Amino acid sequence: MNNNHNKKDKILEAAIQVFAQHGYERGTVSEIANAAGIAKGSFYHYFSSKEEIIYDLFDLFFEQFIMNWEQIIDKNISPVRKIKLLIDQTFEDLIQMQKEKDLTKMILIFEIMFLLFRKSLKDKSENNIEQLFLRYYDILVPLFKEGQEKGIFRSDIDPEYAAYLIFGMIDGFSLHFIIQKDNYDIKESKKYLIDLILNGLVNK
Amino acid sequence: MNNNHNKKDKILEAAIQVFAQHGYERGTVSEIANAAGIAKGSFYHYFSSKEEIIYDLFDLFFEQFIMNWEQIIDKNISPVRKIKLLIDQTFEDLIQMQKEKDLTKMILIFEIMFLLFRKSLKDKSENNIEQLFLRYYDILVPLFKEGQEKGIFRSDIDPEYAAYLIFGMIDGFSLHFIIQKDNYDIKESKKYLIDLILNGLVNK
Amino acid sequence: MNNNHNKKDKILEAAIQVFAQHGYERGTVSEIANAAGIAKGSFYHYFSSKEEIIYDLFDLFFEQFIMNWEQIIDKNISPVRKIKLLIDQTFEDLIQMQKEKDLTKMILIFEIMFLLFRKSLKDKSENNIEQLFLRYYDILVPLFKEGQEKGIFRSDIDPEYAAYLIFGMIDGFSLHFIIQKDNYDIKESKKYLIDLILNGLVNK
Amino acid sequence: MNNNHNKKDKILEAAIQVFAQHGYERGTVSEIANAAGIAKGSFYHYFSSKEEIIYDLFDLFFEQFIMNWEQIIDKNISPVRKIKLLIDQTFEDLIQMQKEKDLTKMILIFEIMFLLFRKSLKDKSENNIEQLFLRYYDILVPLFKEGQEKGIFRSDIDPEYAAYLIFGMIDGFSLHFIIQKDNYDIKESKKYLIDLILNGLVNK
DNA sequence: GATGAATGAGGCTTCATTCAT
DNA sequence: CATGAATGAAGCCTCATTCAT
Repeated sequence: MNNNHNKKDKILEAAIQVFAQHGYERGTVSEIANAAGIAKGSFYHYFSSKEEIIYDLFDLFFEQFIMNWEQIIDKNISPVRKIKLLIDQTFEDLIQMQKEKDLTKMILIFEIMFLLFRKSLKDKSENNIEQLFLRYYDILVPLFKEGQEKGIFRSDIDPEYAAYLIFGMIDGFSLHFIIQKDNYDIKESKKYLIDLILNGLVNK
Repeated sequence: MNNNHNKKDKILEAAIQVFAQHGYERGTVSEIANAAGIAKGSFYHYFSSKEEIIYDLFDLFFEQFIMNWEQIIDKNISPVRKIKLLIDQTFEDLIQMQKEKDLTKMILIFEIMFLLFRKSLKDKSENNIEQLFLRYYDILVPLFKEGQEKGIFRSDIDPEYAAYLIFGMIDGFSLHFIIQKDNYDIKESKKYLIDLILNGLVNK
Repeated sequence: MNNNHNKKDKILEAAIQVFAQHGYERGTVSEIANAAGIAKGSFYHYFSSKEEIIYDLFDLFFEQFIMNWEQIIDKNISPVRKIKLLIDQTFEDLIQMQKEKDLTKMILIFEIMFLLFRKSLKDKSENNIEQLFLRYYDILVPLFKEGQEKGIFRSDIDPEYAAYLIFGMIDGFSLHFIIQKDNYDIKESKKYLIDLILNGLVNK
Repeated sequence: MNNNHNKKDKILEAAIQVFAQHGYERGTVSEIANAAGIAKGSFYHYFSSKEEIIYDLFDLFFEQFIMNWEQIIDKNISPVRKIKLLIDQTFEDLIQMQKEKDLTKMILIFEIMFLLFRKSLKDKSENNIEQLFLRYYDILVPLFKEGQEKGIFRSDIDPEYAAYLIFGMIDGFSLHFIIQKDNYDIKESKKYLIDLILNGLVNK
């Protein structure tokens, strides 16, 4: 049973390698099985189809990310400090992925996101992305409200929109960070991102 | 030749429809030819391969976007006003795409971006995405410098990083806007994005 | 051993269900094992291969049918009465199968027949079908001869051919009966079949 | 276009050979393509799937058979003579198939019949077999009625049942004839079948 | 005996691309 | 230029069978 779990993880690991390198469509079950050290047919003992694997990958990736955020939010620190930590954590995750492998893995994460999103549009099936985002908003909305109540954050911004924008800007910028990772310094990028989100461009 | 050009455009148009619906890998040359009203074989009179088409699509999409930004930058208005207009324009483009077709087309744009990016990593070939981003920075760096010189923008931010971050946040947020487009109001989203980028979250 | 036997019967029972529904080729060992409540691997403790099972099924089906006929033939009644009873019995068997399950089981019987017949042609191996038919003829030839000797049946028909034809018409008609079972009444069908075989179409 | 038709026929011809030898499930598209002298992929220019081919085969086989019957029925001859000719024709068809190839082809015909029948049961889709049988009844019912009106055939048999039984016995016996073809003489078989259907077993 | 994970051959199908007409 | 039949490599998946536990 434990072994069983290990094997499934091994396949997922292999799938990440393969999909990261070639993309989901171009990555083949054969190659995954090969990378996982199993026979092609054995793949189907653990996943009912090639497609199914992306759902597991989705969970694998994002569950970790969001858990990291959720842990931060429970801490007893100021809202501003929390935002700093959330962004810190985001960069930590990015850097972590960089170490393990190359950029392609990060791209895979976005590819999976689009894959699932397109699928949900087509089948009008459950939209995993939207569900995921909601969990992020559930973190950010209370955080922003708390900041407003304490007079730290501006009160002229709707908390729902604030959460939507903050998460959008952080997550969205991550994408550019990945693409540009060799051209800009990580620490500087992070420092400026925090600063901009908190204080904006304009001179006061 | 004019006819020739028209036909090529027709194929590109068809390719957008097809790829938007099924994604690049799943969209077939047959289907594109069909949608373009030509024979499958004729496709290869205009494009040497299926892959080639994505380069044309890349240009088709982004050339328009960046041209719109470049026009704004030449105007004789204040830097803050320019940033507002740039964001305005971005949302205008998003809305425009929404009208023409559905979200899938926007996703296609991101898909193409990743496709080319992964390709450049693999082949160590020319990175079209990086090239594109540079053009955006060429717009934003002078803009920010101008604002700093006039004392409008904060002087404690490196202009290169400012450009990188501003573009990252705007473009990155667009992605979230697309995914969430039914849940948030366009005008509000735009207003808050401008406000946040200029003034940040913190109460002054 | 008794237990052993029970398990084997259970598997055969399960195989009938599975093959009846999907046909022999499409029915899988997995599904059979599942339906029999055993593990896939256990199947091979009782049958050396998937193919072997059809020999057992063949016996299972036809042994019953022919035994029923053989019992009739030993009775001390007139040849005409015997023919009536044979046809009665045939319909009884058909009805019985109908009750147990649906038509698909009857089709399975024919499928097995063809499977074995084709196999015997290919391998020039023992032709189980021919062997089976011979047993039927062994019943019918003496029966018809007896009728001829008693002056009941026409003497201008070769007994070998008579047996061949009678069995062919009864068994062959069964097939049409199965296919048409919803469109014609069982009792009427049986009554007319007996009548036609005995008296023919022509007005005397 | 003519060429097109030839090619499709060639594939059908090849499919018959292959399916006759191995059965439908065991016969592969590869082998068919091979036998037809085309590439595997080309098969799918003419048939959208392996399954589709059996519908064409069904038509190919039975259309010929029933047309032969329909031609007989239009002749201006006595009902008894017509029945003789119908049975003659049936044997002619059987013999014809025997000549072209071996028995396996005839078995294929029955296999297709069962395939389609099982399919219709499963999907509750159109029952091609039932449709086909109706066409046979449309021939036999009027024929039998005509015989009754002329006082040739017995009037105590319902024409619907007569048609059902006559066709069932003729067609059903064919199956036994195929299986037994080496053990019994064709002419004798045919002669006795006609005689039995017309006059029955009983001595008058 | 019982299990079910593992295997790998092989099947059906797709599709980018070519080429003769 | 236009066509679409032809190709064949390659992909996903199935499944009978084996074997270590």
